[in-house]
Amino acid sequence: MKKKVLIVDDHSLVRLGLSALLGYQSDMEVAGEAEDGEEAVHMACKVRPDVIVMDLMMPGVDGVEATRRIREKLPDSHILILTTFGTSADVARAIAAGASGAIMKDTSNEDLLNAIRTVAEGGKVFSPEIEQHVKEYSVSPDLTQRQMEILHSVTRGLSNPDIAKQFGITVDGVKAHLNVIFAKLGAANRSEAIAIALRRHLLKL
Amino acid sequence: MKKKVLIVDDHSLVRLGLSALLGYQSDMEVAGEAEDGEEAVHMACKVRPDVIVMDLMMPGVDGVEATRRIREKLPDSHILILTTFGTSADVARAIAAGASGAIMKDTSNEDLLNAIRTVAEGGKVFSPEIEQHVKEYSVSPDLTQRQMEILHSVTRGLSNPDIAKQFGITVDGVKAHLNVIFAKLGAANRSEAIAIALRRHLLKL
DNA sequence: GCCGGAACTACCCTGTCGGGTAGTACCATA
DNA sequence: TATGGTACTACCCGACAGGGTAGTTCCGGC
Repeated sequence: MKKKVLIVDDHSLVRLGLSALLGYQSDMEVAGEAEDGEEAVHMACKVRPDVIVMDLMMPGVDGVEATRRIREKLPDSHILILTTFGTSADVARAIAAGASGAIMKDTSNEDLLNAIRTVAEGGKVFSPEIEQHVKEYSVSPDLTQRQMEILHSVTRGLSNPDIAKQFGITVDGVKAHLNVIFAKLGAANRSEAIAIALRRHLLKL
Repeated sequence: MKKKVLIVDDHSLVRLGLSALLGYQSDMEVAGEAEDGEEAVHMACKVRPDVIVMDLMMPGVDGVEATRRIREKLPDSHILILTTFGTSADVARAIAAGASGAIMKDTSNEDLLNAIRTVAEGGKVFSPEIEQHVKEYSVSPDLTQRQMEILHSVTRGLSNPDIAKQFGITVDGVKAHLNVIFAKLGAANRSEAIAIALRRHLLKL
């Protein structure tokens, strides 16, 4: 019996490529396609695929949220994340949300097929760079909501007095938060904090 | 006579998707595929395609440089840029390098085919968001090489004394550069300069 | 030969940043 | 009830950032 694969990607070209690739295989078939997270959840419940190949960056409900929702409704589902950026915090979040594997979009077709097969059988697959990044991420930041708000303002280029006004606290309050943020990020100053935050994709540009 | 299309993308899935899509068309055919800029230049010279569909983000020689080289060797070639990010400075640079059009990867297959046809016949095509961005970009930055070097160090979180040591100049020299950079970017301080530089994709993370 | 831009150097001055220390209030967990 | 984390406030201090002004060198264009 052929493995049923659900394809989730907002790029029609990638969906087409995956369909074509899977069409040549005797052991699997495309059970459906979705172009965003919401559609992905509906399709997953409807067709009950053996594997869901999921893109991360999508408009509306993204891959992380879709992974969370699908795993909630179908705890036995196997989700393989397909991403452009191995260093995105979203990859680690998708894995935390229950994805069984994550590989880069520039992986060869052969490796991609092997990854799908492995995940379909309940295994786990990760690209080397993703594995490396997830390790780093798992021992990293974990900022509180308030700290994220402050960090966000810092990345917008605001000064401490600006931020103090924005949140209705004193400059010393802002500085107290920043000291914690710098320590958690391992940054020496606000510029480095911005650099680290953006490189680790802790917040969006 | 069918239009010859050269596909340049480092993602095998996208190449496969494009091949499949073009395979259904009676008025065009895939003349070749390349997975990086260098291969693209060779292939372009060899097969003399009517259109080159080019990705921007590729390892090694990227789409901008490939576009420049191909236009240099084959001034009559038509290049259509296919990009994930419409806001990348690379898009504007590729157009400046001689690309005839630029569309987003999440464009529908139909629009993509129409874009290829238009470009093949010597026309120009731009996604609305790309057109918008290119306008903004064209009235923007234009930093000198030295200013880019300084800006790069700033985005790494270095202080002025650090940067001065790095380039073997005085702190006042660094500050003089920064004043020009801030003015060109419209930034009030280094944090905002980092934010603007990264949001406009003036340099890589 | 003059002019403008780029790449600096130097000095002054004010505001901001970041570190250190210390203390308060609140909340959850043990 | 104690302990620890989070969210602040307050004050001091030295370093750094950023603005203004001014001057030098070099280079390419008119």
